[in-house]
Amino acid sequence: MHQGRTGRPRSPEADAAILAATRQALVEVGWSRLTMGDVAARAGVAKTTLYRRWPGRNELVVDAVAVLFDELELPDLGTLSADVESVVRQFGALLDRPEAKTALMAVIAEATRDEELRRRIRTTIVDRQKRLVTAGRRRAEERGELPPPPGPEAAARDTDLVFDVVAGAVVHRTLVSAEPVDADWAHRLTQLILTGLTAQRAPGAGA
Amino acid sequence: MHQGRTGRPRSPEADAAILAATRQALVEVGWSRLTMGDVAARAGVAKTTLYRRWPGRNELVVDAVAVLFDELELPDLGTLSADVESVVRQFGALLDRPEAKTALMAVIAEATRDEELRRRIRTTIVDRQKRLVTAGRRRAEERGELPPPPGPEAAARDTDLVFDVVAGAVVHRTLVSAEPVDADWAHRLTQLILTGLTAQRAPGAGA
DNA sequence: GTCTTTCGCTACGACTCGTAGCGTAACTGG
DNA sequence: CCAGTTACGCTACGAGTCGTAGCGAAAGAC
Repeated sequence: MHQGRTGRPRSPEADAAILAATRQALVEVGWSRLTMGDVAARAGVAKTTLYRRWPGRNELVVDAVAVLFDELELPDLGTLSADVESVVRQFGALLDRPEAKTALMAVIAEATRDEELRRRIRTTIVDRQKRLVTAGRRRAEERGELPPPPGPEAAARDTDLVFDVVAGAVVHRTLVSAEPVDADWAHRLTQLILTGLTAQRAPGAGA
Repeated sequence: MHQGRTGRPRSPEADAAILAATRQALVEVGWSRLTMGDVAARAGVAKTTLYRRWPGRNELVVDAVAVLFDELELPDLGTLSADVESVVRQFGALLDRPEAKTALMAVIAEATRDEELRRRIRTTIVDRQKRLVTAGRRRAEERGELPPPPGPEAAARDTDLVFDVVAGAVVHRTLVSAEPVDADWAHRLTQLILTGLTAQRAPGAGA
């Protein structure tokens, strides 16, 4: 269907060039002024080639941005606190890139009225990155920092909750508050998530 | 400047009609297909009237959505936990409305490339709602649930952090994970924020 | 009444959209 | 080597939206 085994094959270089051109265009002109014709010209391909591969710019932008998120990693730093802080900083640095912040919010906005686009975002971005939370939790349990989850479904709900809190806070900080995710903020967010608001001012947690 | 004291005054009813028409259009056609001509037709005014009052649809949509956020309240429910949970649920219900979720994300996306629009969002929406966090914190301190902040600047940073976490988590849950902010989730988020991840599984917090 | 500003309306060039049609290029199977 | 099939670049098209300009009429201020 998408790739019958006869005829001229689609150029993989064109794919890469189009996605790169999309990211470049997002940086320079932003979302609302990004046009398919502009992307095609930057990529050195015909406009019709874009429409043969993507239904519209929403889907194109999702694919163009998705690869950025695969750069996130979870190195084992020895403690849950350090692991969380590392991911927070990485995610903050990622969202600091203009092509990521602009595109991500715009696409999410469109997805509120487009079920299929929402699924595309979930499968290509969100679900792929939940691996960070599950891996961090597993390590923390092995170290004895966290009790084992009472059941599989409760564990899944916890994963979703933590993911929403971490990703949501970083996104909100970066895009709405428009302030940087620096080392200090990452540290304070981590402490809040681990020990909570009531214990956050405990002495000995010196800044 | 904005209102010289001579000449025909601007019609306040037109203002209200335009903002209402904008919200209605957001619900029916969404952000990307919202046009100024469409809004003007719905409001029963001329297209030129819109351009006399707003520079473009970004600014128009910000103003149209801002009033929705003023509905948020912080009733004194006796405990910090109950207060937080109440705000989480209210904010979740607000973001469940299609005109709010679509418009908010789209405008934030545009704001990543528009400094003035970013300021408009901050002054008309974000800063206005930080009152909820500061009021909740003050009450909690009066009850003895939280220690007083070590200093004014630390208090401001804490307010910003909590606001980013709460608002970000609700937004992410609603728009990215696309799952409802129900009573159970609101309760679990509140517990996470207050007591932290390490204490969240403590016995006796029975669901 | 006179002055000033807003209003509704129409019209305009410029731009983008998504599609269709054409000839050519690339690769497959007989 | 030669059809068959698909992708490609290019051009052109009607449709829709943009933001602005110009006009006469309406609504208050003085």
